[in-house]
Amino acid sequence: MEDRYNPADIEPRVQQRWHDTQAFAVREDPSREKFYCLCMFPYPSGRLHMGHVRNYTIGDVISRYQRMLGKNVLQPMGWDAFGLPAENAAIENNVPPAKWTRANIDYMRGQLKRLGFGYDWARELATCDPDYYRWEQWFFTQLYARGLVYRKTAVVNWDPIDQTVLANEQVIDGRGWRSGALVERREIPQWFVRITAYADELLADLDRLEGWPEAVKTMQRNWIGRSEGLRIRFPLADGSGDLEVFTTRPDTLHGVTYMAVAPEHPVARRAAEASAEVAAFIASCAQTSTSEAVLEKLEKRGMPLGIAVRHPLTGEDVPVWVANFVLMSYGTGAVMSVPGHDERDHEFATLYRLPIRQVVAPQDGSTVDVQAVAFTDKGVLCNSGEFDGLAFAAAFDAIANRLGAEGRATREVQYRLRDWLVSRQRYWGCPIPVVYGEDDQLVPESADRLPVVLPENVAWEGVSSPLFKMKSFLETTLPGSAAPARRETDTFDTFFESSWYYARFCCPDADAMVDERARYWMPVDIYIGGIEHAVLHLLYARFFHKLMRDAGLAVSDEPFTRLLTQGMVCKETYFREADNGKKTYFNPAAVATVADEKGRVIEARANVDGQPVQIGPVEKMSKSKNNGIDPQTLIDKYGADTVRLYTMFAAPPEQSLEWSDSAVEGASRFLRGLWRLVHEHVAVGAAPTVAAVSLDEAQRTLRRRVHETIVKVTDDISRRYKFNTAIAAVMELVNALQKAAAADDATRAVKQEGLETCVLLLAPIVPHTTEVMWEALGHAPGSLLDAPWPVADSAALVRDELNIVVQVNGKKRAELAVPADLDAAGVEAAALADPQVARHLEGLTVRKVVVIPGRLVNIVVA
RNA sequence: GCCGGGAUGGCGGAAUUGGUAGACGCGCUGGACUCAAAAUCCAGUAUGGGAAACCAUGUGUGGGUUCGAGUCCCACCCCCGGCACCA
Repeated sequence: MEDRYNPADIEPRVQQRWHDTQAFAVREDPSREKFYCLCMFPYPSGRLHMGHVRNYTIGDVISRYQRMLGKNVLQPMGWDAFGLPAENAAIENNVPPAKWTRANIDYMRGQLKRLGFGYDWARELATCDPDYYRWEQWFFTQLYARGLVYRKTAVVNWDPIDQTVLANEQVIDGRGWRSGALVERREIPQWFVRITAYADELLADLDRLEGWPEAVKTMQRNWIGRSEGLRIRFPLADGSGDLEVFTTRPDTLHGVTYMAVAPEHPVARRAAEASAEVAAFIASCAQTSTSEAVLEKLEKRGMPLGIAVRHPLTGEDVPVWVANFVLMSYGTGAVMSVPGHDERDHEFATLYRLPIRQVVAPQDGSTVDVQAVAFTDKGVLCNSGEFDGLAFAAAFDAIANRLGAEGRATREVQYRLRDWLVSRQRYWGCPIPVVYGEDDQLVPESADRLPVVLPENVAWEGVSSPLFKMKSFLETTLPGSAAPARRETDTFDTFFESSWYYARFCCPDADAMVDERARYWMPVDIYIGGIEHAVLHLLYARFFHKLMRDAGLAVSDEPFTRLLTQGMVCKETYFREADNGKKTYFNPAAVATVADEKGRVIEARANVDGQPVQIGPVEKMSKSKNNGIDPQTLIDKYGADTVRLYTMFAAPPEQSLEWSDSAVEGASRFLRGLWRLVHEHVAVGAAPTVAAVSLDEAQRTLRRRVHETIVKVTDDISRRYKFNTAIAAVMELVNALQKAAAADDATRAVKQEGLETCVLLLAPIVPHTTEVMWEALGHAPGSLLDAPWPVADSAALVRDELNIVVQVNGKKRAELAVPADLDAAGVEAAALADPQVARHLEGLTVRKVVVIPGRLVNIVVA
C-alpha cells in the first residue's frame, strides 16, 4: 500500500481488474435471489452532467450493497438515443443526427466507465438501434390488431414560416423559437394508443405500489383524474341537435346561466360560418401554443355565439358562449357554467356580466353571497324547484334519474387522462410501421418486413424532417403484394422507446421483443431517476408493461417494485444585466467570490476582467443559466471516488443538491485521512483478532461504536436510502478510530475490526479506494465486491449507562447519566435530586412529571 | 391557473415514531509545524447578554393543539418540479 492516497493511480488499476475479471457480467441463476437495479437511462446529449453522476452513483451504491448481501445483481446501462436535440445539432452543425448521437454515446460511455459504475456492459443498448426499435414496431402492429391503436386529428403548434410542427418547448411567448413567427394551433391526423382503456387499472394498482413515494402516486392519481358524473345533453334551441357536457355537479344544474364551448368545438365553428366576428375571435384563440400551462394562464376571453340551448329541467333558453379557457381535449369540449358555485365560471360571469344564481346553500344553515364569491362546497339545494332541500348525493341521484328517464343524461365515469398521442412529425425517431396504399388505405407493416429502418445518412435542408422528401424511404409496396404504397413519415414519441427498455435489458440479444430471461429478472426491484418523470414517463412505462403483460410478454402487473426519485443538482448563478434587461450569465467556475470575515459571500468578480458580477439565486444546473459544473473536471482533479462520495454526502437522494466545490475538497480530505489511518495501522504488521484479546472499558466503548455504526449505516442504506447520514456515521467512526492510541494489541485488534468495518460500509460508495484498502488489511485482491455485508454483534452493543435529559417546563436544565436498567421511578427520583434541576424548582410546586424511558424527564411546575 | 414538493447557523445538511435543535462536512477565526507555502494537526464557531457558570431568544410568516412542536392542525408568503411534442 502506497503511503499517499493517489486516486489517479489506483482507480484505473482497479477498473482494469474489474474489466479483466468480467466482474459485473451477470447471468440468470434460478438458485440465487436476483436483484434488478435500474437507473433511468440518459439522453446522449454530449457529456455527462451532475444529475447523471448523482443518479448513477445512487444506483451503483444500491447495486453493490445488494451484491454484498449475496444477491445476483443486474445493473444495465443504455441510451435513450432518439430525440429533438440531435435534430437541432443537425440543423446547426450540418451533421447527421445518427452520427452526432453515436459520437456522444461513445464519449459518455467512457465517462461512465471512468466513474467506476458496475454495469454489465454486454447488455448495453441504444434505442436508435434497429435491433431495438424493430420490436416496438412489431408490438405496435400487435396493438393495432388488438384495436388499441387508432388515428384521429389533434391540435399541434404550427410554425407558419418554418412550415413545421413545434414542440411546446420550442414555443417562446407564443412564437416559434427559430422563426419568431406567431404560432398557430393546427389540427392534423395523429396516432393514439388507448391508455384510457387501462385508466382504471393504472389507478387501482397504485394502491399496491408500496415501494413508491406517496407524492408520485398522488400525482399519478390526479393525472388520471377519475370522476363520476353525468353526461347531459342540452338540446340546441334551433333544433339542430344536442350540446353535450360532462359534469360532476349535476346538483347545481338549476344554477346554469350560460354554456361555454371550446374554440374548436363544432358548435363554435358552425357559428363562425355565420358571424365574421365569431370567426375572428376563434382565429385569435388559435394563435397560442397548445400547452395547458400557457392556456390556463391566459386572460379569460369569450364571446356569445348567438345560439341557445334549452335547459333540460326548466326549459329556459341558456346562451352558448365560446371561451378560450375551455379545452377541446377535455371531456366533450363544452361545459355547463354555474357561476354561483364554480370559481372559474364566476370570474367569467363577472367579467361579462352574466347572471349568477345561487342553487346550493351551506349545510349548516349559514348564508353566503354568491354574487361576491362562488360557493363551491357541497350543500343543500335551493332555488331548484322540486329538488330543493336535497343534499348533494340525493340531488345527484334525483336529477340523474329524472334526466335519465327522459333520455337527456347518462351516468358516466370520466378521466382527465387522455389517450397517448404517439406520433411525431420528426425525423430522428422510430418510424411508425405503417404504409398507405391507394386511396390512402392504411396497412400496418407485416412482421417479415420489420424493422422499417430509419435512413441514417441524411442531409438537412431547412428544419423539417428529411423523410418528407426522401423517395427511397417513401416509396414502397403493400406488405405481401407488389402494389405501390407510401410509407408513414411520422415517428414515435421517444417515450415509446423508454417505456419498455427495462424489459429488453434482461435479454438484449433476444430474437423476440423479450424472452424467458425477462421472467427471471423482471420486475425491476428498484428504479431510480429524476422526480420530473413522476407522471409522464412513469405512467407510460406502467401502461406499456400492462400492454406487454396482456400480450403474454410479462408476468407481473407492474414493472417497478420500488421507485426512488432523485432531486435536482443546483448551483448558484452569476450574471450581468445590460440596459435592455438582457442577462449574461457567467459560469461559476469563471467567477471568483469574496467573503467577509464570517464566510458570507459579499461580492463576485468575473475572472475574465476582474469586474463585479451580480449574484443570482441557486437554480437547477442548466445551459441557459450557464451554471453547470462539468463533472469531468472534478473527476480529473480528485478521482471518481471523491466525486461519488461528495454527491452522496451532500444531500439525501430525494432532495435537491446544491453543488459546492470546496465541499468536494472535504470529501477528498476524508478519503486521504482514512487512507493514512489504514496505512499507519498496517505498517506495524498484522493485528490480533478481537476474540484473542480482552478489552478494557475504552476499548469496549470504541468497539461498541464500531457496531453501532454497522446498525446505523445498514438501516440508512437498506431502509432509508439516506446515504448522507450513512457517510456521516462512518466519518464519526473514523474520527473515533483516529483518536484511539494503538500501542497495545487489544486496541490494535479493535482498530483492525473498526477499519475493516469502515471499508466494508464504504465499499459501495467508494469502490476503488476501499478495494485497495481491503487488500492492505489482509484480504484477497478483488474479494471486496462479494465480501459479506457486516452484521453487528449484539453483545458489543450493550450499554450499562444511559444519558437522560431533564427538562423543567419543557426547557432542558440538566443531563444525567443513569444505569441502563434503572426504572422510571428511579429516573424520576434521580432527576428531582439533581442540583441543577433543583435550582429551577425552588419556590415552585411540581404538578406533574413526565418520564420517557431511556430519553427524558419533563418536570412540570407552577 | 391546476397537481406535487420544499423552506432549519455564513453554506450543504442532521434531528428516523411529538421528546436534548444544529450530528457530519464546508467555510471562517485563532494557534502549532514550516524560511515560506501547501499538506497536516489542535482549539473555537446559531444569535444576544456575560470574564465564566449561566440566562434569554431561535427551525419562512401569523395563529392553534400538547407536559413538550423543526415535526401535528388552520391560514398565508416565497421557492422548486410537472402540466400531455424537452427528456
